[in-house]
Amino acid sequence: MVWSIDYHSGVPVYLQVVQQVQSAVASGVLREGDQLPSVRALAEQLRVNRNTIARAYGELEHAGALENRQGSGCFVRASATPLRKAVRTERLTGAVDSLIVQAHTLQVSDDDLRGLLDERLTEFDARRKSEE
Amino acid sequence: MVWSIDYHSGVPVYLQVVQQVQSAVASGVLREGDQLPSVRALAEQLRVNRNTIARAYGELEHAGALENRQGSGCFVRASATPLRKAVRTERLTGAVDSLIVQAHTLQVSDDDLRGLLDERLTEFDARRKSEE
DNA sequence: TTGACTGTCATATGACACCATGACAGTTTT
DNA sequence: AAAACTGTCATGGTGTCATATGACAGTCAA
Repeated sequence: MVWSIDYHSGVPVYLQVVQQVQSAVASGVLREGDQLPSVRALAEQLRVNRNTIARAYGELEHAGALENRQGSGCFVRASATPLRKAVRTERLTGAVDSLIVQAHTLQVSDDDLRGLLDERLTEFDARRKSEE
Repeated sequence: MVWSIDYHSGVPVYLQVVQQVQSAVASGVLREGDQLPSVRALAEQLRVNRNTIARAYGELEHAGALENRQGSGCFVRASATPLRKAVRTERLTGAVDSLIVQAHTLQVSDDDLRGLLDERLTEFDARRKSEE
């Protein structure tokens, strides 16, 4: 798995780690049972403090994506959202609306936005397949 | 225009104001030449400090969405992005990818995501039309 | 011109998020 | 048992966000 942190993006480092793990799970790079780099190892690799990584892993455990075992390591859990579909869709709606606003701000047309989503979905799908 | 600030969302107030202005412009509630509430008036209405609103308006002016004239007020500018289409699309791509990851994390299927985007785009379009 | 409105800037202060240092606790291997 | 690994917690520094306040500068109407 490839990690990359942008220290000047304004996005907290621990959040970038969280998002990259989620992204890796979404694209099939990480699968159920996989072990993540140890807190110290990843911290050293990214030149970041151990606690920053520990916090990221902690958030992911809280969200149900990871299982952290003291002494053993951190492992990807089987994803099983306890939320009803209506709730999940509602949460996505906010993100979709933000995207639409951003598209309009950048003066990208609705059709181009639809096309871009299709394109990226296909890209993700291809990556998932190639990981099998 | 309706304003609503969530003080417990963790999102900085000034950013919420920025996003709501962008959203209002995107949905046609605000149009070129429209005057926004004065810094002091909006600050009082939202029970927020003047500087917080001033910062939001300042960011929006820096982004090219507003023109702030000392003594007169703050006005919506004609949107004209100086960026090439390729650059704009590239910026959107990051947001689209985040959305895809979030959809996967929430276990929403690709088709449902496409449908949701269509639904929200239609909703925005209807709102734009009704503002004319 | 005067007064009331606009936006802007500088400063100080408090709360909180982020991140780093060091110590601690559990597990696995030797 | 000892060593080397794992994750975790308490503490303190630093920066951002928001507040409060005061002062200044430009615009417009009475």
